[in-house]
Amino acid sequence: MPEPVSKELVAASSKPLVLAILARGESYGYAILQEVRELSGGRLDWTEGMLYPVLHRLEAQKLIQARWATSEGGRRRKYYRLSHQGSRALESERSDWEAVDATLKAVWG
Amino acid sequence: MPEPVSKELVAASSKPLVLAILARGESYGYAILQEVRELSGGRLDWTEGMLYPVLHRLEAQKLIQARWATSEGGRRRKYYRLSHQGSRALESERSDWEAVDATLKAVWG
DNA sequence: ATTCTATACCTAGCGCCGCTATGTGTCAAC
DNA sequence: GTTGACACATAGCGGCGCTAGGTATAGAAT
Repeated sequence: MPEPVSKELVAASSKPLVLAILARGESYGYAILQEVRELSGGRLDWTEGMLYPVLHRLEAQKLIQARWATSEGGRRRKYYRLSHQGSRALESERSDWEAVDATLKAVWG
Repeated sequence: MPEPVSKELVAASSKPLVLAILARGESYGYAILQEVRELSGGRLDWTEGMLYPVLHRLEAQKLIQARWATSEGGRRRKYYRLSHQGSRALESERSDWEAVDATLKAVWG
């Protein structure tokens, strides 16, 4: 069942999904990949090559902030958390998504 | 209120929306632009420079078929209709959209 | 007559962004 | 000591919306 979702949909959902996940609390790249896979029931299976640039971009836009930390296991991880701007951006993204979703559902009947 | 929706969302929704509109019956470019604007309550305001390439692409993918006709007013219009493949593609797009929508709503709580 | 508006189609060039492929390094298990 | 999971990163490619422009007709307004 893991039929991949179209590239455009991945592009459209990556920003709101990452922001929404970080709104639930700090996380890091590798964990976000797993969270997305679990939350979607395997329907969304992002690649690392797609996610890391997204995180860097969101950081450059000041929507998220990063800090390096080392886990008990001794692994280096880059933890991200939502900024104030990020919270506002999340609401905006959500509003946009719902507008498009409502339109699609209106046509689907 | 016509705050524009992000470029990525436009990209993600253009294919399913056009297919869904044509599933309701034949239409043409200029009319589709208006239908999208009305169906979205003005939230979606596509440009011609975005829609026509979409139509050409969908036609190249054999998801829609075109025919030229002249209206009573004497205007040349290119009418598009959904192909069998287009119907299938629409269902696939819809399934994808709903998978992402469900994921987003799961995170939004 | 002429100008304006709405209608109706089209495309070139730009920039953004996911994807593929690849690279680096650590830790735990076998 | 090799494999697999973990964890981060980037270069090059292709796809696609956007901007900005172009062409053309019909009807209304001036």
